[in-house]
Amino acid sequence: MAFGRGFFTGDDTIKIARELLGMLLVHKTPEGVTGGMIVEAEAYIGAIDKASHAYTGPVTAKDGTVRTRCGKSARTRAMFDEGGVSYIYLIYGMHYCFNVVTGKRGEACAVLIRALRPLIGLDLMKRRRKTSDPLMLCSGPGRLCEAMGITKEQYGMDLLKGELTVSPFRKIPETRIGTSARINVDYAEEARDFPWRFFVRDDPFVSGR
DNA sequence: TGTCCGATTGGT
DNA sequence: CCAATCGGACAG
Repeated sequence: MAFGRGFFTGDDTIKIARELLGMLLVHKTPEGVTGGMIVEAEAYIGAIDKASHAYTGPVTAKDGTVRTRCGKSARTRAMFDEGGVSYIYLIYGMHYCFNVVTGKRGEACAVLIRALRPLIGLDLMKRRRKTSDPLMLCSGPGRLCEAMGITKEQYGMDLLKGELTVSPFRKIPETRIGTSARINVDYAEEARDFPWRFFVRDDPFVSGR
């Protein structure tokens, strides 16, 4: 499939998460340009996934209450948009996490980008992260946001054009893609074991456990 | 209004 | 192992 809006609005977020491996994330700011190749990502499927911030429970609750799935708060609103925009949130009051929204409007699917191989603007990344170790720049969802200057300022942005973009770069063969349960979702009941984390096998920039 | 806690990280 | 630090979710 040609790369474009249709890539992000596809109905299989698991497949999109796998295909995001090898793609390039680039952020242009007044300070400079940074970018890296995605090497680790996790899928979140709002309607059925207790680990998702967009999970609202059954559409019809036990008491007969009918829920609308159009965004439950200002924080998660972007996840309910059409695929191809950013969903960014603050975690533990100090780190931002960057997601690619996927699927159709209202589906509330997203892919958390957990690690990049840093390729563009290494000096700027090192300054922002206050380290010169390449392995400490973009290996972890909070780290990559700090290295690339991604904050809530970039919330809801179109990733096909503009200052923050995702685009094809390298094709990662299926045989090089590893799979596991997602990190730090132990609270999510049955969803804790969903094998929705994907990473490039043997890549040193994948975040540690 | 008050309390609880997280899709994390860095330092003991 | 544990603290940092803040806003969303929910109880009352």
